[in-house]
Amino acid sequence: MVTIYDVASRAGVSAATVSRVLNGKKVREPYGELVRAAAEELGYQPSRTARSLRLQHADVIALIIPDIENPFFTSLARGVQDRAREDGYAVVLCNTDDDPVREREYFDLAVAEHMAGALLAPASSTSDVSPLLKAGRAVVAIDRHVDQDLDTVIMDNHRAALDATTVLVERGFRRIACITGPEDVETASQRADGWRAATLTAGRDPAGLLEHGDFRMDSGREAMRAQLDGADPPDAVVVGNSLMAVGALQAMASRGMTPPDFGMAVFGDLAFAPIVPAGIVIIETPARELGSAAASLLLARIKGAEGASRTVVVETKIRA
Amino acid sequence: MVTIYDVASRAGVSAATVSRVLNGKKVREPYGELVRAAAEELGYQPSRTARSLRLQHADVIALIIPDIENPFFTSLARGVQDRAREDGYAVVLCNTDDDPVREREYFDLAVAEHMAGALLAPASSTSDVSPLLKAGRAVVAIDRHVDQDLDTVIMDNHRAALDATTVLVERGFRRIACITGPEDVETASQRADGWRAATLTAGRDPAGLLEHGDFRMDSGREAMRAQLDGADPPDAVVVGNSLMAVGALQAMASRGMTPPDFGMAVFGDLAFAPIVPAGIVIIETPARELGSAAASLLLARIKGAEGASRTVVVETKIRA
DNA sequence: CTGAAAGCGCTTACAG
DNA sequence: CTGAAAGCGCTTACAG
Repeated sequence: MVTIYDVASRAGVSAATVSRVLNGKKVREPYGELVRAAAEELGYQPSRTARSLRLQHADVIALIIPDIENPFFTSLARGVQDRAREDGYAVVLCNTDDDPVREREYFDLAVAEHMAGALLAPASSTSDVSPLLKAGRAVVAIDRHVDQDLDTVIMDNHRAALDATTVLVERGFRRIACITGPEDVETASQRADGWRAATLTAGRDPAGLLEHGDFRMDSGREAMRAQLDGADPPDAVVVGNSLMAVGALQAMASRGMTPPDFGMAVFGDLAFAPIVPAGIVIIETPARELGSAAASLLLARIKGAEGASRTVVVETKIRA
Repeated sequence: MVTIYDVASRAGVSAATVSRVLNGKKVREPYGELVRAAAEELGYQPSRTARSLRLQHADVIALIIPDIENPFFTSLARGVQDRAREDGYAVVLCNTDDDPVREREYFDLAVAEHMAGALLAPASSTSDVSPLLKAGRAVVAIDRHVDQDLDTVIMDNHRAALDATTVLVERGFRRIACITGPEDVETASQRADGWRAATLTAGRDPAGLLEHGDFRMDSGREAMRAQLDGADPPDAVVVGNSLMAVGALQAMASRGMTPPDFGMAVFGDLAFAPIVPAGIVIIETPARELGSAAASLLLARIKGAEGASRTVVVETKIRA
């Protein structure tokens, strides 16, 4: 491995001068030129490890997410990575499978690796990030709040669900059901609340039209089936994410129903669907923006931004 | 930050002894107990940065892929991560967007961070991994070969395409087209070759039935359109990945065709499709297995495995 | 077996 | 402005 001393002796200067040149501090010519030439010729790569140890701070951030195979989180990761790269930070992807134990292991890893900070899409609102906070690392919550005072980046789930439901009302649907996520998940209940508000505003009764799934495909199918087989079935549905929407469409299809005759609004797109029935209202979940906004907040904190925790709300768009 | 010296003084021993205990070397009791208790009480997390600098070796591997938003690569990443975690290695995800410049930057990063090795799904067969090799880092190629002597993990694209095509022949389809990836991509041409071999074995003429796309949705649609609008259109098609298959299905649908009447075989599943027409032959691409096999090879090399480069071929399965 | 000490490759306060 | 030296937190060859 070529070290800073190799460059120094080749350029005929001290290691301190090499360090200064390579970190953009002013030096007298021709030292700058000599150092740059020597570094180039030797193919010098400064050791980020040594640098991190010295500075007690690595240009690395952790992105801790529940499920790397969920397209929402991969887009989010994409947004984080692009933003981090701009500032020269590397991103370590940590997959928790919604397991609090694994989440905790990654907190410890982030500390042990001297990572500058962590972005957390929490497995649960009770996730305890104090190991990170105690070690002085910046933390930003994404998509959901945690029970601690943290910078947070979310979308306006209530508003989006309300608007999408209103579009269905305006299209003349009479009984609009809602399939959302687990009761104890913030984003799920916000979406249900938005749907309920729009329903009440339209003078309809939401009773019996709300289903809780688990954001996976099968639960969407089950929930839709339950609604369709009920005594007074709906003529439209608002679905809390795209995987459950896929399941719901399957349940509809097995009963010969399909949009646009049956109304539908969905959080997230159906990008990988070969055949998307027309007339589905898409609530675009801005996963990439969520990621890049969170990364921006985190990087600002890392660079020393002070002040109370902020919550950034990223815009959703309705494509109808 | 609590250091090894804090633990040492609390336990009344030297830092060397703490290090030995925590690294599983034998020490006389009650030192072991004292050290473990002190570490526990202080919530000691050894600095992986200091350790890496000292050992010239970090328990971190880079996973360098062209596109994190492609489900094939996310499944692969999942496989890598699970396998790496077993051995206590962290995975840094590096997204190249098929850009050789970014790929090269990540090679340098891997060296600068003292990473133990890299897993590379190469942007091109001309990717030059010598910066890694020169620095003594282990490298394994995934999905495609590179023009260097490297451990490689691939699937048997030729065999899989041949078998899938044969299933279509047995189902009575007469003119079976093939939509594969770019001509200069190894996996794409292997798939085309398998299709061609099966076609010839069945006594059919493959002329005019091969299309090259770019593994994205639009190119699948275009290619299918071109075939369907030709003078002598096919009655079946083998498609080189799932995104192009989605496009192909769209083109078929716009002409009122759909499986199972129109024959179809696809590399990769259609997991996110709400409505998958019946009778599609699925060639299961074992992305997770590819990832875990590659990680295993890499970890073995990191631990010092010697010998000539190996190529591991992961099994594909046909679901018909 | 245990401890004192050196050294991994950087950065920066300090002296000149 | 530049250089010598200390120190970040570990591990391990060496001496005892």
